[in-house]
Amino acid sequence: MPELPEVEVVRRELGSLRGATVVRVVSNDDRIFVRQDGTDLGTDLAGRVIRDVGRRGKWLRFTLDKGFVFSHLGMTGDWTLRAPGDDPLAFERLRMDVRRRRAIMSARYTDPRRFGRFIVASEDIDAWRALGPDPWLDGIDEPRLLVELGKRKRPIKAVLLDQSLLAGVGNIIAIEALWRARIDPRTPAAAMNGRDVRAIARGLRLVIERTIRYDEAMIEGRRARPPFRIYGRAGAPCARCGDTVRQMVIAGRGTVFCPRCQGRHAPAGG
DNA sequence: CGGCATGTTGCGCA
DNA sequence: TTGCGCAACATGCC
Repeated sequence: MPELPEVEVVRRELGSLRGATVVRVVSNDDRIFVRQDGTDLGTDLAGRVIRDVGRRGKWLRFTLDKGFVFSHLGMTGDWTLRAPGDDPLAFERLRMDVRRRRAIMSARYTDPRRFGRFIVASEDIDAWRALGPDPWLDGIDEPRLLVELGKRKRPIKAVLLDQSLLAGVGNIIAIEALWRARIDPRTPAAAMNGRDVRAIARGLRLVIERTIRYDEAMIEGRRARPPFRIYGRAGAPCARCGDTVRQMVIAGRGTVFCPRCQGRHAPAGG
């Protein structure tokens, strides 16, 4: 389930790989592992030391003693730590076995839909370099966001999904943040004013923070309040005003919103 | 069976 | 040239 919060939680789990040495990486799936410039899982990764596991937006980056590995989870990707001898998980597409002192671990990449990618590279890849600021790591520069939104005529919902604007915002986060900000998702981005940008930034921060907290609570078996207030509730009453939540397609993605309380800047007749 | 899904990219068109 | 909408990717689930 990967938007910024889920990828961040995965990154924290994989943090236990820091300092470990790669023993072997095996994949039976040439769609997940993209060969670039003749890279090879065996010769390029065996023996490498994992210095760090980082993230920007929805991308994970393993920093090795020599080179990098980039992992994108697509729509249904996930990493799970197991023991090397454990059976393959359902939909397991790739495994990376590592050793740290006496401890051995096996990181399993699962991905039913196989939209994810595992890329070995000697330097940062273009997709990583093209990412805009990460709202969780870098914070949100509201004056900059206001300027950038002013350049774009597309619906605000579509613009928020642009990874070069804010890295890591996905469909659910955009929906939830706009509901919090009480802004109609169809509104042209350029119509946003300083107050709108402040509300959007606050909504994004809140949704991201709560979703990370929720996902971690689930992993640890703790109870937590679900972070989503409107996503998945089309046809049901809005949690804030009680009006019926609507669903429509914006920028090719299903978009839910409340036509009554997300009325700011709503298009005429919409 | 039809429709929908937390993402990205490439193509055709204006 | 640029921006935009949309199909495609591959598979599961309701």
